[in-house]
Amino acid sequence: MKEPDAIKLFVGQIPRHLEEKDLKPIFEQFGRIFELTVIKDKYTGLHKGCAFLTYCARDSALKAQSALHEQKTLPGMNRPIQVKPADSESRGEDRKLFVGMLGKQQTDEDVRKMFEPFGTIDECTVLRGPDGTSKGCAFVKFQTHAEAQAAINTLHSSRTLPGASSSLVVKFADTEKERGLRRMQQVATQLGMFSPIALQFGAYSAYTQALMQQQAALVAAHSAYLSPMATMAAVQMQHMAAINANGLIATPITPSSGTSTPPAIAATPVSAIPAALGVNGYSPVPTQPTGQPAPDALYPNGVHPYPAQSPAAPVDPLQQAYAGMQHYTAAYPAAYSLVAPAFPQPPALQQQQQREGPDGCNIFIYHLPQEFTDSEILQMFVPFGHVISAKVFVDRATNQSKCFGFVSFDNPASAQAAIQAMNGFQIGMKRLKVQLKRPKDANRPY
DNA sequence: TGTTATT
Repeated sequence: MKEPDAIKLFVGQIPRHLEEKDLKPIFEQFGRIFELTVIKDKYTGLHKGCAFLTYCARDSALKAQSALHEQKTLPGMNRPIQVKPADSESRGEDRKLFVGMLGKQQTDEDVRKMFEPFGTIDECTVLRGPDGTSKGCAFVKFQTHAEAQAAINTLHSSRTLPGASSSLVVKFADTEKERGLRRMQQVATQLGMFSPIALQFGAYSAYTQALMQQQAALVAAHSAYLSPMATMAAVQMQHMAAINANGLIATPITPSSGTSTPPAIAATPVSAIPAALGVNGYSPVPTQPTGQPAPDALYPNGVHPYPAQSPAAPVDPLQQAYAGMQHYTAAYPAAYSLVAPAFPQPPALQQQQQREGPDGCNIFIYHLPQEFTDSEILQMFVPFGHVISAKVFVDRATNQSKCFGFVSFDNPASAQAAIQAMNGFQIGMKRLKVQLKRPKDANRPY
């Protein structure tokens, strides 16, 4: 009946006594009319002096627009008739592009040059933060949808700009509706929940907010009782026990002697352990970063007799790791049964934006097992203090961990404790490198 | 060594 690319027109400056039947003859000369509706007040039903008009053919609309818009004045009106695409039709959304993965230094002009070959540009703006720094993305509005589409076809993914982490993104900009959804999803993410609940309530209301907060609280409370130490216990256990073929930690620790003997470990399903630790290649025998066997090699089960806290200068990192963990293993032996009681730290956020803490509170962790995710490093470091943020870097293309990450605490002492305890901590063939995060402007120390 | 951003 009507062409898929038909245009809905807004017609303005119509005398209020003219109804559809009166208007039809005026517009029919440009083509067959699909729909013509005089706009009336929603409540009073009063004629508002304008109408929506859709022709069956797109071409008819274009003809009517060029012949009538601002060209004639209907009897009794003192301004010329308006005939143009309705706001609802386009408002520019279907010809406006979102451009991502720009370099931070690209200006409006740079972007404009890149898009000019595809058509006439109505506007072109690089998005900038309050301080004027580029957000690495821009909006480009063409005069037509076709021009915009052509730019997408040619430019999207076509190149990687200097300073960008991935190839150029060129797509139609979000509509207003999509922006609303996006906002809601962001709120939901911050509250650590999945989006469907938020989406069920189309409107963003106080009620929705309250509900989401309540849900978030439930999730947090639940997680506090849900074996938060499984991963950490597993990390420790790989220092202490071999994993046998049937998938159970079958080797109980026999206290050799001394003060730093961990509690015995009950048989524990390997499924509770991160995949990294359930495979071969994770030696329970620590080695020095130099590659020399550590003194611990004398104690193949990983338990060594000397005191956990030694004032002597060169201390085996593993021993320090033990020392760092001792405080909670002692307090929470039940961690080994993977049914830990409520955790002493404030409940960690389930999800968060990557966030830096204050100076001296952010640590960088390298040589993470490939399989470690945010939640594994969170659990690894939560014994040392309140973790604001725990983030493993993931390659966006492959979704693979880059084997490094960040943990932010809310105070420098926790960060120092974590570094002391975990730097050099051996997992499998690798030892963690744990340092304060390098400030942005610092030169590479190595 | 905090990554993809939506006027």
